[in-house]
Amino acid sequence: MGRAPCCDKTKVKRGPWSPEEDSKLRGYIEKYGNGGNWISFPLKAGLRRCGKSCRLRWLNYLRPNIKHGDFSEEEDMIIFSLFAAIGSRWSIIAAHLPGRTDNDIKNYWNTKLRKKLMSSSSSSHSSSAMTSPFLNPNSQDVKRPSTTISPSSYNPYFENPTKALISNIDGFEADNHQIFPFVNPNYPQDISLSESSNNNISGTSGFSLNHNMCGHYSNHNNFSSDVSGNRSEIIMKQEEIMMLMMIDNHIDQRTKGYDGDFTQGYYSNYINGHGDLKQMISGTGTNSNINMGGSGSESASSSSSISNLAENKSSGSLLQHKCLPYFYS
DNA sequence: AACGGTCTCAACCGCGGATGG
DNA sequence: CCCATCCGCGGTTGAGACCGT
Repeated sequence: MGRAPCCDKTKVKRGPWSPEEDSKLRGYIEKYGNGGNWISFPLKAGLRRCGKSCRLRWLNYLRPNIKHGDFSEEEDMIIFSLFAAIGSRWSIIAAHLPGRTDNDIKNYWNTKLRKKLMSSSSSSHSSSAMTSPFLNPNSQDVKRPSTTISPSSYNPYFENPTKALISNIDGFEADNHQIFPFVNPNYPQDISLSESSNNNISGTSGFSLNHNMCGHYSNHNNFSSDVSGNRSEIIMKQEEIMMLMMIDNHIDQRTKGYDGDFTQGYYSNYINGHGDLKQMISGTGTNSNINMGGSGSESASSSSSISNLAENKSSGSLLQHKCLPYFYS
């Protein structure tokens, strides 16, 4: 048995709102508010509409200070970086873009930004069609943690908006100091703004990777060896990093517990010349160095496909800490 | 001008979580 | 605790706009 409908669909009007209905809705709310109850609102306001429809119309269209029209490049960048950090939590993203609604941002992402990112990422690889797991319709079962995250607790953008620019994606200009807020919001304690040079991997152009805040990364042999010397081989394009962060975030959702080894494995493969994101996603090719979590004797090499990794929810070694490295240039 | 394909975005749907009795 | 109700969210839909032929 399904859930009871919120109203009798046969007795309410549906579809686009007329100017008269808008005026009624706006007028009533400006005078009385919604009375704390949207379900009974239509009756009081004299509207033949479902309460949920009234709420949606108000929040997404009629509410004061709603911004309509094109998104600015700065807004694009904010959306990019927040999506990379927290995924499709549109309401949280919207909270950081004054005047924009979650619905607006969701539509904008689905129709414009996603394509922008895809074209940017695929152009950086020899493979023509880049596939990302977070675009997979089968990923609808992903459930988000319900915790409310204070934006300033995980995203340095809010301390200095100019730091959050994402460069080199479809012509975005790089600032001298950019901070990529690609961090796992569930683990703000892993974040540090330290610029300690000991554990930085410096690219000769573009960015450096600070993983100092994440012991898991710095303890890994492959990774450490690069930290101590062979730096030139780990340079990755920023859009590739961004894609990785998104994948990392996606797997984290799927497994509800994942310690960041996928990204690390990808780095290892990248260093070894096997780093092809498309292969990592499909599980083909030579990239076999994916550790399913844990450390020492608990480690077990496994299939490298993202889907396998994502579905491996039974691994006892999943999850000590989840963390994403911090990127800045 | 007519047509068909694609894109956009307002609106809908159903679910999970919060809340209160 | 349990249950009913409501809210808010994210995914999806479909009408109309737009565009290319």
